Amino acid sequence: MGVTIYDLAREAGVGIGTVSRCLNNHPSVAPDTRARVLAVAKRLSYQPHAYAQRLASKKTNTVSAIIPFFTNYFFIQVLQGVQDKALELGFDLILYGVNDPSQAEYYLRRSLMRGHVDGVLFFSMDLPDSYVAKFVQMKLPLVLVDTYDKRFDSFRVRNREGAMEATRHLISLGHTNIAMINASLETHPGHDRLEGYRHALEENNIPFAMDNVIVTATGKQDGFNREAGYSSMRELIKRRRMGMEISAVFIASDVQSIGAIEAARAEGVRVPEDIAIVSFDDIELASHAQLTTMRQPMYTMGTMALERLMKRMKTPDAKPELTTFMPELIIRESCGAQRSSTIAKRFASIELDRTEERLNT
Amino acid sequence: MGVTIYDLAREAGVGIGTVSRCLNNHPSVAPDTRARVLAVAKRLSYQPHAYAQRLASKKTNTVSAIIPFFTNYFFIQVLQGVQDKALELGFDLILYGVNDPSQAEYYLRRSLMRGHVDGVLFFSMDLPDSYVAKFVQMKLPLVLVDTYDKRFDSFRVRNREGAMEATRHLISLGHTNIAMINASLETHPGHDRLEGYRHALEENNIPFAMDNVIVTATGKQDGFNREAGYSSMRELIKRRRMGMEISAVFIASDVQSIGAIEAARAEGVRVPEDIAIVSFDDIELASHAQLTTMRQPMYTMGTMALERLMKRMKTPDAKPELTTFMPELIIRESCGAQRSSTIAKRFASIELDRTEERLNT
DNA sequence: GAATTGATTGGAAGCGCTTCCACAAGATAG
DNA sequence: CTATCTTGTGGAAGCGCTTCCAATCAATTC
Repeated sequence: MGVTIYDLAREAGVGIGTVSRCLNNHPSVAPDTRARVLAVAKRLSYQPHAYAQRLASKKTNTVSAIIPFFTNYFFIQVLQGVQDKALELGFDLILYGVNDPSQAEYYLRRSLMRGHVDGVLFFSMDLPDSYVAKFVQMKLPLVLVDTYDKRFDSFRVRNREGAMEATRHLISLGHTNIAMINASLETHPGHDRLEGYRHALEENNIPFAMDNVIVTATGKQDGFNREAGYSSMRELIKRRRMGMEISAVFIASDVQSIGAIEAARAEGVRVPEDIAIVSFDDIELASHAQLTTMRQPMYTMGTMALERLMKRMKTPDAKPELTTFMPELIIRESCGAQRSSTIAKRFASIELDRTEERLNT
Repeated sequence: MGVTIYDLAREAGVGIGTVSRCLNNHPSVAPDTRARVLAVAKRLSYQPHAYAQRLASKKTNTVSAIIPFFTNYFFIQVLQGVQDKALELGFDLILYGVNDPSQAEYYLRRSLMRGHVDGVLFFSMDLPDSYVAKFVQMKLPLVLVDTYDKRFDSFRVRNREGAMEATRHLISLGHTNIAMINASLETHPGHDRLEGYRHALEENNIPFAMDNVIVTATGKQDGFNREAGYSSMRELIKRRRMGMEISAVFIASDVQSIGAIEAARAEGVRVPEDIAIVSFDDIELASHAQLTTMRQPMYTMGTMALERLMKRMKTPDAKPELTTFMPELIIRESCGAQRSSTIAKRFASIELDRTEERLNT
C-alpha cells in the first residue's frame, strides 16, 4: 500500500541507505543526489512510517501526560502550556485523563511499555511507590508537576506560603474572624493551604480553630469543585447566623469560590461587605467573578515541565531538581480592598481599554 | 536493555511463536505451556515493545484529535467524552491543539504519516480541500465534529434551528426588539446562528436588520470569547442609550454572554429586567451565571464521534453518515422567564438538594 | 605512477514483534 | 496396523526504517 524507501531507492536509482540519509539531512550525500531523491519522494508523495522509524531509531518523539480531571480549569491551563511546548519541539502528546485513582496506575503501566513514550509528565497525584522503582529501572524520564517525590524532577507551587499571604492580606484589611473553606486534606494543596492559613493566624496572635474550617472532601476532584464551595458557604452562613463571628473567608480554590459566591448570593449575604473572600489559583474566571486570589503560573508550569523532561532525556543521570513557584496575590473586589468606587471604576476602564485595543488590531 | 520474546522463549524452553501466542491469547496453545510462559513473563517483568507490535501488526491503537482552542469550555467537554471513550476502548489519544489555522495543516500532515494513527477526529474547522483527497487516498478514517463535509462522517449541532428556538423563546416572552451578539460569520456556528435568529424574527413578522446585530470576529477563538462579549454588549448599550429600542439579546455563545453580563453590570444595566439574554452552548458555567441557553450535548458528541471512528475503521467503505443534534432550551434567569421569586427559590433549593445529596454519599 | 585520502554510496544487519507454514506426535477411524 | 485428522509447536519471513561497515572512485600527495 504505502510507498517505502525501497520504492524511492529503485525510482531514484540509489540505495536505501542513501535515501534514508537524504530524508534525514545526513551531511554526507552529494547535493544533486539529495535533490534527485527528494524530488522522487515528493513525486510519489512519500510518507515515512512512524513506527518503523521509531522502532529502528529507538526514539518515539512522544510524551504522555497523566492528568487528573483535566476539565478542571487549573489543569487545562497547565495542559495548554504543555501542548504549546510540545508543538514547538515537534513532540506528540498523549493525553491520559484520570477520573479515578485506579486509572492512574493503568496509565503509568501503559506509559512504561518499552518504546511507547520518551517521557512522562505526572500531575498532582501521589506517585505510587511501586512505580517509582519501575521508572528508575526502565530509565524512563518522569517529571512531576504539582506533586513531589525526591527521586524525580518536581515542580511545585508554594501552597503554604501562598495561603499565608492570602490570609495575611485579609488580616491586613482588619479582619480577625477569618474562616477557611477547604477541600480534601488528603491532597497536598488542601493540606498545605490549611497549614499556611493556620500559620498566618497564629503569627498574628489570632487563635486557630478547626471550627472555623469547613472541609468538603467529597464529590469530584476531591472537593475542589463548585458544588462543594456552594454547600460549604451555606454551612458557613448557617454557623454565622447561629452566632459565630465571621467577616472573611479564605477559600482553597477559585472554583470553590465561584460556588461560594453563588451560595452567598442565594442567601442574601453580600461579598465583600458581609463576608470578604480571598481564594487560590487565578483561573480565567477569577477576573469575571472579581475574585481576589493567589495566582499560580499555570501555563508556565506546563511549558517548564516539558522543557525539564527534555533536559532529563538528554542527561538522565543528573540529580533531580525541585522547582517551586511563589503564587502572587491578585487584588480584585471580593476581598473588599477596592471598595472605593473610584478605584473600581478605574479598574473597569482599564479592562475595557484592553478589550478595545484587541478589537482594533 | 529490555526483555524480549526471545528471552522469554529461551527461559520457558519454547519457541517465539508460542510465546507470542501465549501473550495474545491465541487459542491453539496447550494450557500448561501458556501458564509456564506467562509465569516467566511475569518473573522477568516483560513489557511488550509498543512500536514493534504496531509495526508488525499494522494497528496502532491510537487516534488523534485535532481541536481548535481546546481551552474553550465547549471543546473541553467534548474532549472529555472522547478521552473517556478512548480509555474504555484501550486506545491512546494524541491531543493536537490548534491555536492558529496553519497548525491544523501541520497536524493533519502529521496524522497522515503512515502507521501513525488509526484514525483522526477533526473538530470545528473547515477541512482543507487538499487534505480530503489525501485522507481518501491513504484510506485513513476521519470523523468530523461540529463541521461538515459530505465525503466523511460528520456530527453537527443544528445551529440554525437552535438559534430559532432561542429567538422564539424571547419572542414568546413578549420581546419584539431583539438584538443579536455574534462572533465571526465566517464560522459555521456564527453563520448558522445568525440565520436562525433572522428566520425566527421574520416568521413572526419582526423586521430583521443588521443594525441589530453586533459582530465581533477578532481576538482569540474567532470572537467566541469573553472580551468580545464584553465589548459587544457595551456597544449595544451605547446604541440603546442613543435611542435604539432593545429589550432582549440573543448571544451566540455562553462565553460571550459571560462577558456581556460583566459589561451590563459595569454599565448599570440589569439582566434580565433591562435586557433579557438567551445564549448558546450550556457550558458548565452557564448555570453559575444563570444563563438561559441552548444546550449542546457536548460530552455525548465526543463519545459518539470516537465510536463512529471505530466503526469506520471496521467498515471503511460504508457511506459517510451525518448525525445532527438538536440543542435543548434550558431556562434559567437571564431571560426573565423566571422572574417570580417563588420559582427562583424553588430552583435554588433543588440545586441545593442535589449538592447535599452528593455530600451524603 | 603508486599510495593515500576523502567524499559518496550500497546494502546487510537489526530493532521486537506477528503470522504463516511446516512439521511432530497423538488420537481416531477404517 | 495403516491412513487421516487434530492439536501444539518452532521458527523463518517480513513490517519499514536507521546505521554501520565495506567498497568505490576521484582527487591529492610524494
